Amino acid sequence: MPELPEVEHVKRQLAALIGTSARVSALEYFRKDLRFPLPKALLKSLPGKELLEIERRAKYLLFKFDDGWLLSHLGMSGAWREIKPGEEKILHDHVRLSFANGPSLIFNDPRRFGFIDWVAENEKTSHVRLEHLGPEPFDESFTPEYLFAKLRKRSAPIKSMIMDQRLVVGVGNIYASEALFRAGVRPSRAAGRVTREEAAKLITEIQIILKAAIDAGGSTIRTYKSADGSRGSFQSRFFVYGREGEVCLSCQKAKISTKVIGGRSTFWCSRCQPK
DNA sequence: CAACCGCCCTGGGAGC
DNA sequence: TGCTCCCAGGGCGGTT
Repeated sequence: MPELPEVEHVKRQLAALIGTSARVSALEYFRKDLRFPLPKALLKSLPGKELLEIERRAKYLLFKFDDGWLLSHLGMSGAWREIKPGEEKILHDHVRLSFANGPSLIFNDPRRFGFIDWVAENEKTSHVRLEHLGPEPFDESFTPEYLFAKLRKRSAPIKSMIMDQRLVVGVGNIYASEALFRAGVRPSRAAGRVTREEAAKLITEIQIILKAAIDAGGSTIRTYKSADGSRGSFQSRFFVYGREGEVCLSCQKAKISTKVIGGRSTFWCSRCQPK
């Protein structure tokens, strides 16, 4: 489900929902086996702490407290939503985070690929989930020189490379296909055969599409919903994702192709995206 | 190290 | 209407 735009959208909605100076009144687990075990100590240590801010790093939500961060990954099907007093829990509600002077939030995740962890104050860059992450796509360090150097001499498909969170974070399966389409590079091309100019174009297109998707509230393919239960709309603006067999919206000639690359469905136009 | 593959889990949709 | 099969936006861990 969620790539960077969806996580960023959820972050903004949660921040607006909770406001400032909210103090945790309770953290409850309804099951302890999400993808990774939930830190049991949090049940006692989190209540009483004041939420200072909600941040996003890569596809992680980070609830900032004065001595660390509650880290939340949505996996493929995870969602945070507000639960009103007296409202019944529903299937796959796994965690509840309540604020004394604010709302109660529920983490729901049918597939349980999501997880929650604690990042201590001094672990922001060394925590096991964060230490290998590459630059944010909007960071000034994500330059054509950086990308081109990383791609050089690599035989893996360019699509697999830009989805590798060590290279750049936040680009998942959907936006990888879309960004490569806009950049005019076929997803199957060996990374080392991407030119310097194409690398520069790819950065631009990754940034453009992620920004546009954030503004549209993300993309909803199947189940993704943001914190207020609404669905994203960016899926209506895909050029290639899920359009197998349809005439290309750009050249109006070739039909959109698909195949599995790196275990993920991949879409491209054979005319607009040279090998 | 790089590349690849299987796997975690559940639900929705397609096809019969 | 109901069954079975296939697929899904992420990331880890093992193997070659």
